[in-house]
Amino acid sequence: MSKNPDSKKVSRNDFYESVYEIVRLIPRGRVTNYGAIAKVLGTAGAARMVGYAMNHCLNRQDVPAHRVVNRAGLLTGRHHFPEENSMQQRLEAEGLVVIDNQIQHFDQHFWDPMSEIEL
DNA sequence: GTTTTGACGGCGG
DNA sequence: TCCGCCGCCAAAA
Repeated sequence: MSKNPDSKKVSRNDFYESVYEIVRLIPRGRVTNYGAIAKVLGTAGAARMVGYAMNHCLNRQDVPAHRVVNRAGLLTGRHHFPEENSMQQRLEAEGLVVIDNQIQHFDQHFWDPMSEIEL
């Protein structure tokens, strides 16, 4: 055990990849929040960081960022999409109901990454 | 190397 | 019950 900087915490480089991977695992018609992802990564409380990583993943179509919202089910990140309505439209296209940037029955469509992270 | 921001979350008044 | 403040972690300026 010379260094062993952080076995529990994910490396900064893996942090982004982990976020992308988790978001990528989100099934169609499901949504999750930042806190849940951050918690799975081992950095609970770094929910802001998750959103930060997402901002870089907008270029990646492999990462359905539109399925990630805040814990209130509000499309907080819609303003960062190419089209402000694109996020809501995509969610609706997946069978979700979004009214006024608010996902209806959010808890019902909520998807817990922790259920798929370890496998 | 230090400071500020940032797609949030939880707790207090 | 509703509104507001502080805290956490990392990256960019």
